[in-house]
Amino acid sequence: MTETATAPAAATIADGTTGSKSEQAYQAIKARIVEGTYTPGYRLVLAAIAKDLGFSVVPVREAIRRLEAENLVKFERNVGATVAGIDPTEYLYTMQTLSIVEGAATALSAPLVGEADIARARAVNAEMRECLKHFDPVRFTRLNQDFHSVLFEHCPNPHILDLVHRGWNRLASLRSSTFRFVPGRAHESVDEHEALLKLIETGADADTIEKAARLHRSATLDAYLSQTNPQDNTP
Amino acid sequence: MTETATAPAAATIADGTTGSKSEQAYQAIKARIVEGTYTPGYRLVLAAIAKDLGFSVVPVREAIRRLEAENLVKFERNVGATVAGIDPTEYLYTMQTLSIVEGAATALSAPLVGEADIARARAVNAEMRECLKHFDPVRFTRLNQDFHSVLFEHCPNPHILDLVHRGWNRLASLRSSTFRFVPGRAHESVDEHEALLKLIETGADADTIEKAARLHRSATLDAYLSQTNPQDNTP
DNA sequence: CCAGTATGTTTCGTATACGATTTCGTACCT
DNA sequence: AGGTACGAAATCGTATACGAAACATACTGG
Repeated sequence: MTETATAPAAATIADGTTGSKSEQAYQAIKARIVEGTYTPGYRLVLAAIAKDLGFSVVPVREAIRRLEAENLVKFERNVGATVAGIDPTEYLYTMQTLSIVEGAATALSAPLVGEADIARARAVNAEMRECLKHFDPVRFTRLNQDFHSVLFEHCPNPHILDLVHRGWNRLASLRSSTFRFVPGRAHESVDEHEALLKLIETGADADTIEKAARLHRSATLDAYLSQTNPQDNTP
Repeated sequence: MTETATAPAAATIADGTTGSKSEQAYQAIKARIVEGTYTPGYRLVLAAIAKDLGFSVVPVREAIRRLEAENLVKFERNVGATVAGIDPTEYLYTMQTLSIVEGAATALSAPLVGEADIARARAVNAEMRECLKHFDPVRFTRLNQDFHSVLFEHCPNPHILDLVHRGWNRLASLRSSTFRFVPGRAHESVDEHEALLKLIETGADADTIEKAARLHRSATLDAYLSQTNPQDNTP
C-alpha cells in the first residue's frame, strides 16, 4: 500500500528478473530518496553511487535523468544532481497540483471502490484517529497516504494515476508532511476522511466527490500557509 | 506561441550556447517528433540518430530517456525506442487528463489574463472561424493550440503549466487532432471559445471557468468517441 | 592585510569498445 | 510444402577512458 510505483508501465517489473542495471539504479535511488536515506539537498555523486551499487556510471546517469524528469532530483549542468528538497514555494505548487489531480483521480475511482475498500480505508482512518493521542507525524503521514491510496488507486486513467503518484513521491521527501507543523490539522483531516468515505459509499456524484477530495487537500495546504505566513520566498 | 517548451527551467536555453549535447539531442529529437518528421511508430535507432546529429550514442540515449519519461517515445528493453503513436485508448487517457489539468490551468490563469490577451485570443478565434470555410485540419489545430495557450499560459503554478504542455505535446503527434475525424466539432469549438472568453472577460469565478474549459475539451473527446464507437482495444 | 590570479582536485560529459540480446533470413528436416 | 532450428546481422546495454568544466585552495602582488 505504501508502495508507490511511478515507473511507466513498460518498466514495471515484479518478478525476480530485476531488469536492466539502469532500471535497478533507478529503483534503488528512488527508494533511498523516498525512504529518506538520501535527504533533500543530498549530493548525488555519480561515481560514488555507481561504486556503491556495483556498476558503472552510465546506468546511474540514466537513472538520474529519469528521476530528474520526475522532479525528484535537481540537476545542474557540469555540477551534478542533488535530491530535490521542497522549499515552501515548491510545496505550495506541489500541493496545489496534487489537490487537482488527486481530486480528479478520487472522483474517477469512486465508482470502482468496493465495500472491502471502504472498510479498509475506514480501518486505516481509525488507526489515524488512534494515532492522534501519542501524536507521531511520520506514522500519521504514512497512514494518511495509505488511506488516500485506497480511494484513488482504482482510477481507470493511468496517466492521472501516475500524476498522483508523482505528487505523493515528491511530498515523501519531507517525512512528516504538514502535520508536524500544523498538528491541529490532523484532527480535522480525520473527520474529513470519514465524510469523504460517506460520500463515496452513498454514491455521490463525481463532481461532489472531486470537490470534497480537492478541498480536503487544499485545506491542508491552507493550514500550512496560514501557519508560516511570514515566509515568502518567490523563486 | 506555437512554441511549447516542456524542458524544466534549468534546461531552458535561449542564447546561442545550446547547452550539452544531451540537451541538444533532446531538443532536436523532440522537435522532429512534434513537427512530424518522425511520425508515430517511427523507429528511433540510437546509432542512426547519433550519426545524423554528429555525436555519439550516449547523449542520444539520455535524450531518449527523457522523452520516454514525457511519454513521447515508447521504450522497450533490448529492442529500442519508437515514437509513441497514440492509439484510441491513449488518446482518451490523454485528452481526459488534459481536460482536467488544462481546466485548472485556465481557471488559475484567468485573473491574470489582460485585455491584450483577450484581444489576441479573439483574433485567433476569428482566424479559426475563417478557417472553417476552406477547412484545413492541421492549420485549425495549430490555431486551436494558439488560442488556448493565450488562456492558460499565465497560470502561476509552473507544475500545472508543465503538465498542460506535456499533454499538448503528446497530442501534437497526431497532426490534426480530432477535427479531421469530426469536422462538425470545429464549429461548436469556435463558439465555445467565444463563450469562454466572455466568462474570463466578465471575471467569472474560478470554478465556472474551470468547468467551462474542462467541458470544452471533454466535448471534443466525446465527439471523437461517438464517432469511432466500434473500436475498442483496451490495452 | 586584502584582492586577484594561478593551480590542483573533484566531478561531470562524451567517445569508443565490446559483450549481450533480439530479430530476421535461410536451410534443413518431416 | 510447411514448420522448426540454426546462424548472421542489427541493435542495444554497459564498462572503461579521457577531456572539460567547476569548485576549493594557495600563492603572489599591491
